Amino acid sequence: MSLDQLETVVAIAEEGAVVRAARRLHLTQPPVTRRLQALEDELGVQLFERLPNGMRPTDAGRRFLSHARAILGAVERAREDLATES
Amino acid sequence: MSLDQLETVVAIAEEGAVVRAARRLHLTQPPVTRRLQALEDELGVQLFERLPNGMRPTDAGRRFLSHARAILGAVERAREDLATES
DNA sequence: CATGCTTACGGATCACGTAACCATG
DNA sequence: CATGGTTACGTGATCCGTAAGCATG
Repeated sequence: MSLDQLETVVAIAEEGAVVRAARRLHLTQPPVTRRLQALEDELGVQLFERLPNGMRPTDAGRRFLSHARAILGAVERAREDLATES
Repeated sequence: MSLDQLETVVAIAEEGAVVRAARRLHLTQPPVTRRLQALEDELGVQLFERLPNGMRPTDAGRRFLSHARAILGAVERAREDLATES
């Protein structure tokens, strides 16, 4: 698991599609697809349903998204903490 | 910032030295030194004092360690959540 | 045939380990 | 000279983008 993968699943969820997540992340589609695949492989769980028009989180996906957002928020707080009181 | 870097600083803090952190992480010393350097560079903050006999967290380092442990704990919970109720 | 996800592949970057170097007690 | 951190350097792994493939409306 990597922080990039977490940002990726959050972007896919919020944009509803890999193409648009890719734009947000300043990437092309393939790396976005691959980041998601690698994460799903590692966790052994499918996080998104592949629909004809985009991506929809599974139940496990929704649970994981909540964790992902918490982790990314904690990372942001860590950065701000050090930036502030240096 | 990467999760590997966070595990690295926690290991250095708990072991008190890069050599022993390396053993815990199943690495040699140089990558451990480099992970720490890269993180300190990115954050623009020194996290450890280099003592003759090992490493000692700075004030910023101690603050950061608390964040690092929180993040790694959240990662662990995310994993367990998906592993449990699959 | 337009949209969107995925696979193949080549090339650049990253990150490791070995080896050598430096500092301190 | 033993212990511990760092730097140099070569190599294997990782990760991107381009291109091509595949499925659905």
